[in-house]
Amino acid sequence: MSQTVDRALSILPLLAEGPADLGQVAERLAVHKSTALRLLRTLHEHGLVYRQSDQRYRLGARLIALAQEAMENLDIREIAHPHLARLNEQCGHTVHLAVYEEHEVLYIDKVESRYPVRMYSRIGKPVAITVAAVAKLLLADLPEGERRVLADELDYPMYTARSTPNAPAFLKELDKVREQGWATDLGGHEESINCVAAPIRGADGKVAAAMSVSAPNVVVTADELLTLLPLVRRTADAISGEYSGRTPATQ
Amino acid sequence: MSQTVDRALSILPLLAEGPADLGQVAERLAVHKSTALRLLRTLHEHGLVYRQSDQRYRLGARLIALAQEAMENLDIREIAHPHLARLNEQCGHTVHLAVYEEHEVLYIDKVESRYPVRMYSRIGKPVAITVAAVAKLLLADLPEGERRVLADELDYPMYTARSTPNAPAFLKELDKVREQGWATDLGGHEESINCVAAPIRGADGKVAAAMSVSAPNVVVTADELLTLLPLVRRTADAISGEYSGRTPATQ
DNA sequence: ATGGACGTTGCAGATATCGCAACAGACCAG
DNA sequence: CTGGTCTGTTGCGATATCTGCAACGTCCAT
Repeated sequence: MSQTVDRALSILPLLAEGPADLGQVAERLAVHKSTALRLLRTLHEHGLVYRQSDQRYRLGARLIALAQEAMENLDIREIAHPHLARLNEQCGHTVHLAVYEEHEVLYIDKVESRYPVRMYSRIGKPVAITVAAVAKLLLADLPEGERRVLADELDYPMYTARSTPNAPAFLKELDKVREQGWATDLGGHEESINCVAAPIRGADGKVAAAMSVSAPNVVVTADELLTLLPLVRRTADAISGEYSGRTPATQ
Repeated sequence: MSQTVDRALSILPLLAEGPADLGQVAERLAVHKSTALRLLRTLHEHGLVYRQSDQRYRLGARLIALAQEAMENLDIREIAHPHLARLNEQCGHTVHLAVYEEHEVLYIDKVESRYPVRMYSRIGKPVAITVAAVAKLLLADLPEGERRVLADELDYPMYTARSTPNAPAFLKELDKVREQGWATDLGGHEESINCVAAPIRGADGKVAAAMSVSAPNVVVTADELLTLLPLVRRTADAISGEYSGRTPATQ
C-alpha cells in the first residue's frame, strides 16, 4: 500500500467534515505543511478538492460528478428503475433502492412519493444501517462471520424508542428477516415513518440489492402498508429475474 | 505535484467509464501491472474503488457517500433550499440550483415538478454547459479572459436545432445574459423543454449560483413560462440577500 | 497435459518524496 | 511607519518510498 496515496486520500474524509486550511490538514495528517501542500495541489489538479475564496480547501465538483457516473454505471440501478417507477405509480409512496458495499448501505435510487408529505432521504446517502428495512435484508444475507463482526462494530443510535438497541437484538432481527425473506422498519428511524422491503437476488442467489416502500403514519397505517408486501415482493422478484438473466428484460 | 498520487487519481475517471481489470488499468496509466495493483489496493482500502465478483474494479460506495457530504456542506444549498421549495409550491414546475466550479457547471439541488411529466436531470450531474440557462448566467459573470478561454475550449453539441452552435454565438449570448441579468433556454437542450433562470449573488456581487424553473411545452408554452420570470428573480434575490448576509435569514 | 492470460509477491536499484529552513506576503498592533 | 505574527510557498539534500522486473501461482481453454 502506497504511503503517499494513502495520505492524500485521507484528506478527503477530513474535508468532508467541512472546509479546512493548510495548517489544519497538515496537523491532522501529522505531516509537514509542505507535504500537505503538495498533496492538496495534486488533489486540486484532479478537481477533487477546491480552493475557496478564503483560501481554505473543500471537496470539489469533480468528486460529485464522479460519484454521479459511478451510480449511473450500476447496472442493477438501470434494470430496477422502471420497476420502481411502476410500483410508485401503483401505490403512490416513496420507493427506494439500496445496495451494500464494504460496511456501508446506501440508497442508489429513489422515486418520490406522490403525496405531499415526503420523507427525507437522498440518493447516495448512507442508510441508517441498524434500523432501515433495506439494510436488514442486505446484512442478513452476509456470511455468518462477517455479519457478526459487522454487527459488533456498529453503533446503535436510538433514533426512536423502537430503534434496534444493540448487537444481539440486531443479529436476532437479521435471523428473522433472513428466514421470512422480507423486512420492515416500523418507526425505528423516524417515529412516524414505516417501511416494507424485499430483497433482489442475483444469479448466484445472493442478495444484490434491496428495495422498499416508505410512508408516513399520517398517510397509511403500518397495517395498511403491510398489505402492500405482496406487491413489493413481486416487484423485487421481477427485478431479480431480469438482473440474474432469467427473464429476458420484459417490454 | 506528486507523481504517485497523480497516477492513483487518474484511475478514478478511468473507472468512471466502466469497470476495468488490472491489465487495462496498468495499460492506460502506462505503468507496470504491479504498480497499478498497489495503487488500486490503496484506493480500495479507502473505499473509493470496489472489486466486484469478477475481480474487475469499479468506483466504490464511499466515493458516492463522500460526494453526498460534499454537497451537504455547500452552505448556499442549505440557504437556497427552502426558497426553491416555496417557488415549487407556487408554480409547480421543476426548480434547479446550479454552481460553477473549474470549468464545470453542476446541479446541486432540485425540487421535482408536481406535474406528471418530468424532465430528466439529476443532482450532481454536469449541466449541458453551452445551452442551459443556469450555465449561461454562471459563465457570463466570469472575467472576460477566462470566459473567452473557456468558450474556446468547449464543445458545442447540437442537441437540437436551437442549441448554441459555436464559441462566438455563445460569447454573444453570454454578453446579452450579463446585461439583462437573467437567462433562458428555449428548447436548446431538449426540443420540448424551456427554462428561465436568475442569478444568485454573494456579498462581493459576483454570481455564486444560479437557479432555474423548467417545464415542458406540453404543460406551459415558452411565453407562459416567461411570465414567471419576475417570481424567479424575486426568489433569486431573496436567496442572494440571505447568502450575502444582508437579510437576517428570514423565518 | 500444455499453453496462455491474469493476478500476485519479493527484491534491489532508482527516484520521487519528505522535512527542513528560509522566504514572501498579509494582517494587525503599537 | 515599523515590528511582529501568522499564513502559504519554494529550493534542497538525505533517504525512505516507490518502481519495474522476474518468477510464481492459479485458472481456463485447447
